[in-house]
Amino acid sequence: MNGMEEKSGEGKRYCYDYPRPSVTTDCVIFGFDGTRLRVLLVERGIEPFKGRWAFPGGFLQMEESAEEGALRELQEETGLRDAYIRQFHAFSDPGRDPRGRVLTIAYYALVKMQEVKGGDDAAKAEWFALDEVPSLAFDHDLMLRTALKELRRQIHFEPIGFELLNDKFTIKELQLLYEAILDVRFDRRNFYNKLRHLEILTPLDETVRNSPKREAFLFSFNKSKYDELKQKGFRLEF
Amino acid sequence: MNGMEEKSGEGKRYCYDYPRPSVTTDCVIFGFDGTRLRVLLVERGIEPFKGRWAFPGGFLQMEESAEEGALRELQEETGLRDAYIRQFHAFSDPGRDPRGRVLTIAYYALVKMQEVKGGDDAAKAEWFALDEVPSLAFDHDLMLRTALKELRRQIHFEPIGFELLNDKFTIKELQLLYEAILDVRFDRRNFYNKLRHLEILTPLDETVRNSPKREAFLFSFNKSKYDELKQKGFRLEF
DNA sequence: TCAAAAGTGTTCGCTATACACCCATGG
DNA sequence: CCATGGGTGTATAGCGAACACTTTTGA
Repeated sequence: MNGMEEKSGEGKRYCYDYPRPSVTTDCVIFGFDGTRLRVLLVERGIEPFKGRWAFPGGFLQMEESAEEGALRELQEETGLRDAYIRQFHAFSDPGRDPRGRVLTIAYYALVKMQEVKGGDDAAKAEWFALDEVPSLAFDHDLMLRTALKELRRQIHFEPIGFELLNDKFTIKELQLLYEAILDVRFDRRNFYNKLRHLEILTPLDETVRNSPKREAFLFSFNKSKYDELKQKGFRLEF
Repeated sequence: MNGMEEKSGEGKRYCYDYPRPSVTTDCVIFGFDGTRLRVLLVERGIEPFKGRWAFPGGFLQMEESAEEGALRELQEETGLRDAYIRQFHAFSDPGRDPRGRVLTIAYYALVKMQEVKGGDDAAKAEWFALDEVPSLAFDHDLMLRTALKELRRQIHFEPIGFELLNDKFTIKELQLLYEAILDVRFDRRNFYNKLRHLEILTPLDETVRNSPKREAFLFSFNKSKYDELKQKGFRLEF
């Protein structure tokens, strides 16, 4: 190896023996509106792709890891400090950015939409339902497809869906969430029975009336119970 | 964004407005020796970590994608041109390389050990069984754990195990492979019945004698049949 | 009193598991 | 003829899919 970082004189420039790509972290932020899965997009204010929508992102700082960079981006955009994030792919095609060689380490985040405040960034940000996402800047269309594929994969192994719901939720809401993520339909009664008899949901003595009809019990996710079951080889399947 | 690549005078140096990390691709190459899963390691000839073992890897060229870089590394090391590879993680901790900021996009490869020839590289390379891998250079211990986790995850979704076997194999060999990867034991007869009645294996009119006792039928993986079943929602589970 | 949504229980069929049994071969 | 490994069939338990039924509430 070679090419230690080195400042050379003229105007704060960083010089190396071999060319290096720029590195950014982008963040596909997923939320759930009660019925549909949504992603947070920002409208680009500058060229290239000015006026087009893209996932929030920015350059990796030299003293931070990619994960720290993604968390920083997430916080700037949503105000959230401790959401679930997961690295899912590094995009490295030489032609993916018209300005030159830019490599992007992409994360997806799962957030509770209700907790998201407008970010620090002045940039216009908006939640888009999955089937309403316009054609995106750079290779972000591919990025979205890849993120979604990885989210669906991951949700077979870990109960990360709860990251998208409030702490208290009804089983119906949980069903709608899983249906939205996996794009399937479940039998309402089978889903209810299955989840109710699993021991990973703590029944609360509270109810809500989401519909104008009968009120529904609230539950919370029992993470410690889940971890305990997981230790014994249990796996939550859908 | 900013910092287009730019050559400035003095001795072929590449200068940018902001610092950039070096980027490498490393390749965790898995093989199967008939009983155990193995990884191909190379002994480092230079500092840092001189004399320690590490996964093969090298700098990303400016005109290639990370995947192309990983395939190039794989070919230099094994002579193989078209093995299965999959990107599984980008390692980006600022302190992971003592020489400076180095970011690594890591792939794992599944190869048929029999087809591997000594690589172009003069570097000493050797296959290590998983439980005999020594303490590795850089953060490659973590890299191995992560690769193995991703391999186990992926094998639940795709029948990639066949990449590690010869084109013709016995069901016993397939069982040993899955037992080695997932670190579980299956009932010999149930495994045989399950795979035999699935339609993804083509029975050949050939036998081999792996043990000194009875000879066993050979099978080949029927990928097109698998793809067809997959289309209908079928999933190979273990 | 009817429609809609929440909650409960039952039936049926498939499949994973356990395991008995037979076949082929070398010593 | 016995030990070892390959190949085949069967019984059982458990679970998921389908679905009947009850309860609660607003209109």
